[in-house]
Amino acid sequence: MDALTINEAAETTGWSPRMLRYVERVGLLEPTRSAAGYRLYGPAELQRLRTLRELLDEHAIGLSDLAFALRLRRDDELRQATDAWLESEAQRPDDVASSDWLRFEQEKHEKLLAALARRIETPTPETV
Amino acid sequence: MDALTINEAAETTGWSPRMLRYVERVGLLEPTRSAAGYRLYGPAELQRLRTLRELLDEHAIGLSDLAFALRLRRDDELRQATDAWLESEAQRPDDVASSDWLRFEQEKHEKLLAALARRIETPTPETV
DNA sequence: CAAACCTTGACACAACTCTGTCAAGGTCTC
DNA sequence: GAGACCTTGACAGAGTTGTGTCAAGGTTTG
Repeated sequence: MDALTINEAAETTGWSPRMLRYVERVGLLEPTRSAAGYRLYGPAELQRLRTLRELLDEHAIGLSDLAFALRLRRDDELRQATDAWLESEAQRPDDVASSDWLRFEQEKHEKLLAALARRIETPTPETV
Repeated sequence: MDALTINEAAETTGWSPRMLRYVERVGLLEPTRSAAGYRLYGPAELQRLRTLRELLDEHAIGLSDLAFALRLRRDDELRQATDAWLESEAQRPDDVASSDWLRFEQEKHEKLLAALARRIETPTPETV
């Protein structure tokens, strides 16, 4: 059977074992378990993990954001409530361009990019 | 004209002035401004602010969660990417009931409820 | 023009997110 | 049965969110 254990999965996806457990904890990806309780990552899981990293990096979002998106699609009432609230906004979109929250978002991106840069500078020890 | 300044708005909505500025900063509600730059909250804004508090309290979510939901509906590419990722999950829903992320969510709720309780115990100074 | 507002910016602090690391104890394989 | 894995749980530390508070300086209005 072609399923990897946590360290192997970490190896091929770029996540650390620690983070794989964390990703599971926040409910984003739950690997199957062996009889003895070992986590087993199949090809589909591995692919999803790689995609996950891209998704987070490219849009500068966090696991908790995605966890919330997941919650939105599982909890109907929550989704309706948030949708209703967001829809009630009557902001002229012209305003948005020059407004404050844009600066806020920009700063956030800059910080995340900086963090990313740091991650790249420090060249992962790899399998030395 | 029936628009309140920030302190008045704070008074009738239960938010602090500080938080009204913060809510604005994260992009959730942007009041109009007077010629001199004073924030002006109209009836619609006031109502949205009250609804906002309910929404957050009842579902134990944060402003940042809502900010993300807003981002999802403004950024098409982001929404498609997250939707795609979330849809690719093939988890039997039966598993969910006993799984780990549920405990995680529960703890989060408990903590938020505890915080809420504290907020109630400490009876708002009000206009003493 | 003084009192009572408002604005932005900064410091501060608790709680949460994201990561790493280490400990105590099962599992697997030779 | 020893070495290399795995599991959960805990401590730890940097960065973000959510709040309060205070300072320096405009605005409004009696």
